[in-house]
Amino acid sequence: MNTLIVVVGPTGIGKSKISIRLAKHYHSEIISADSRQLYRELCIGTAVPSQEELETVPHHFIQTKSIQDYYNVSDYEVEALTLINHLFTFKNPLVLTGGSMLYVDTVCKGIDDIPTVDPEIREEVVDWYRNNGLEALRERLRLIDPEYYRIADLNNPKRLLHAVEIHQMTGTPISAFRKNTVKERPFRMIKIGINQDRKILYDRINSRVEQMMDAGLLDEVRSVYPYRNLNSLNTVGYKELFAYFDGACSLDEAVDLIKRNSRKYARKQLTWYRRDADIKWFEPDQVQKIIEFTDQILKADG
RNA sequence: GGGGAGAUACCAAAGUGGCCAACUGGGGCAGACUGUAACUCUGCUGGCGUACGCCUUCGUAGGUUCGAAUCCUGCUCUCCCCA
Repeated sequence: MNTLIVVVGPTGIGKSKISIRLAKHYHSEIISADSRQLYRELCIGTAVPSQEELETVPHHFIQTKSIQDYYNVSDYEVEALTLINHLFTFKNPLVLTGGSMLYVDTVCKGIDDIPTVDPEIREEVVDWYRNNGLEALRERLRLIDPEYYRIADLNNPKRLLHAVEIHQMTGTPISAFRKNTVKERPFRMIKIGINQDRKILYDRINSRVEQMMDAGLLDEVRSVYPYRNLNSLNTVGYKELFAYFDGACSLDEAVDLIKRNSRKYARKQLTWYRRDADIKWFEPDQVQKIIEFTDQILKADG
């Protein structure tokens, strides 16, 4: 039976190392589910695996796009599934790992088919929102899509904007596209969660930020500073240093902020994964146990 | 040594007699999440309790008052200016 081993956990916990161990053990390959390691211009700040690590095991979806490319979860779903199904023709199991919760989930459960919004439409709607405000945006949504209005997070402009954009572009309310069903996948999944004591995790995150700085993060961020408004650069590790380049804060303050925002991100990831009952949790140093666990399941089908 | 300012919850910072368990921001904790998701948004944050509520807080010890974080006095500490 084709099996996808899914490794999740908070940033800085050591998913990459464990995934590489697993992939080596099974002579397999790694599919990355990371919305920022996707960009070739970003490396240090997104903690892309080292050149050496990348050479040990084939990796996919690492630094294959440009920060200037438009890319979204749905694109990823299509590309990742195509690749996974292809790889399964000669390798099994495969390892999926990454910190982007929605990316992982989209491989595991799928995402509804909703059209991609044209940039012009997006700009038009965003402008309208800037001029009219949140209250007006809500009202506009209520009129065009009362069904979505009922369940929407009315304080969240981004979500409301998207719903309005979809209607503006297609003439169809977003609720008509939302099926919210879990797609069947032609392979089995084993979900492995990595976590450890919060205090230790925070220490690891903090020191990893220091290491990134030592590795030249400042120069990396400087090199993409001209593109700072791109969404792909609305990213922890970059936005804080942009603020430093702007003169809005000191370098020390920016680095502290990176640490703090990384910790917040880790917490958010844990919140997301906590509700997934299919995940079997381990500590970062339990690679042996993880392998025993996956071996046991894989051998069960003989 | 003289003069001035101040001590508020984890931090910063409002409050200057009752509407104060105490604004707000940060941090922390918890949660939501269907299209650029490392995004965006929400709740809680003195203790106990599901809750009406009860108990203990605003440097410290007293005092005034029906009532004090807020007024008065002593003490401790911090900061600034002049010597």
